Amino acid sequence: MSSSKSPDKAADPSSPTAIPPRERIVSSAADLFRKFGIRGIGVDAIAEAAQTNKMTLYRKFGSKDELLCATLRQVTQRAGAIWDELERDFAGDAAAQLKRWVEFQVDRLEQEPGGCDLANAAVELRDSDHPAHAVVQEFKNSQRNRLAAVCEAAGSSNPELLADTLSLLLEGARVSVQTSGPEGSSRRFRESCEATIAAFHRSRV
Amino acid sequence: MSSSKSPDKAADPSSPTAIPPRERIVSSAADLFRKFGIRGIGVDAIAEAAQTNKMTLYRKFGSKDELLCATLRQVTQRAGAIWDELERDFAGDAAAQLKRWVEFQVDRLEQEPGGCDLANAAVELRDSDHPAHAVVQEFKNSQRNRLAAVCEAAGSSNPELLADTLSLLLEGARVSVQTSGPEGSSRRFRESCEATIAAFHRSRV
DNA sequence: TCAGAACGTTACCGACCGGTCACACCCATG
DNA sequence: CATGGGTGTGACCGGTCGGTAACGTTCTGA
Repeated sequence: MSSSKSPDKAADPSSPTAIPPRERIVSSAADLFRKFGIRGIGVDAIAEAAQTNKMTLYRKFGSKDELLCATLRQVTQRAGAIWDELERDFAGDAAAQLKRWVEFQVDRLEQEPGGCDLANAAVELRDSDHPAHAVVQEFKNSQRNRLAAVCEAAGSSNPELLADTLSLLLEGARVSVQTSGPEGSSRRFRESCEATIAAFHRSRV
Repeated sequence: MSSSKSPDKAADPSSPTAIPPRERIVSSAADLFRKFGIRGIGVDAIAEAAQTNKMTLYRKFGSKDELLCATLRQVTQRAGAIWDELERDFAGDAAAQLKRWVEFQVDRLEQEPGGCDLANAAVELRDSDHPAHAVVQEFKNSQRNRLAAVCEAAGSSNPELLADTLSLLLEGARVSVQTSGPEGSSRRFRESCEATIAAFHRSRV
């Protein structure tokens, strides 16, 4: 995540030139897609929110679909950073990593009531040929495998099944947030995760 | 394009008491919303698929939103019928009901790769003020409570937590179907459910 | 027989969409 | 100064959308 090129320009945070247009567009697009849905927001509004215009947007990204993929890829990078953080803060202690993973996701549930941008995009774009679907599928797969690795390192019986279960719980919680609000969902997710982890820790299921 | 004027009026080989337009519209709308998304299909196409026209559609339903709510309500009725079936086929045997519930949902995962229409609608309509949201929330709540009743009758330790966990697993599986395909998702859901039910049956979690 | 409801057909409206074009602008480098 | 790339501006295109108006048709039932 190297962002600063240290230009000798004015570092005024309010100045639109502080951040290059491309990043502003991706950032604004992610924001508006999240708020209104992919089909619910137009490229004009995205460009305006990024303090630029439609022409520049189309010069950076050939189409709205391409812009969408770029925003999703950015989301995957941000979300994927958790594993590095886990390894950094709890190196070697996989059980602690698993516990922290749950808490991290609980925080996300409470702070991001819009659910998972990737999953939401997949739901909204029913056409499975859409290029965004590949981004989503690859991400979900990698997240599950990373989780399975942690589960295995934590000495769980049947780490694959535990990872599957926790993945489903998370996926379910992130959509429940959108149907039933974040209040109960995060609590239920946490309690379900703790019970599940305990069960897989105790028995030979 | 339009070779109309053909008097195919009474040439319908189906029953004389044909399905009334309203039901046809709701049925077609549910189908097309499922296939293309709510924002991905127009009322014209819905009317045509229902073998009627837009004017009739708007006379039966005042707006697209109203039509959407009607289709969602129909989905809730259909999906809610499972509880009657469960009680009919396994009266008194709550453990068997729970097992059958899992298998029923597994079948749905495999046969309906589009996920849950209600949840999908909630995801697509980010505006939580939309009338459809109320329909979705009420349905999800009732489903969870019904499941909790079965869990309690099955003698589970902590039936509330078990119901929450199974609900999250189902919700997660029905979105995973859309991100990773139905092959692995249904199997993972079943195995996770079985392990979870077993854990709640065996211990005092 | 005739009224009236239900349904079909066509055309239309205003709004918005994704995407393109031509052109002016700013600013760094030579 | 010249030049050329990155950027801003506004007009424009073809298409689709949700929704409505006006009128014609078919069926029913008293």
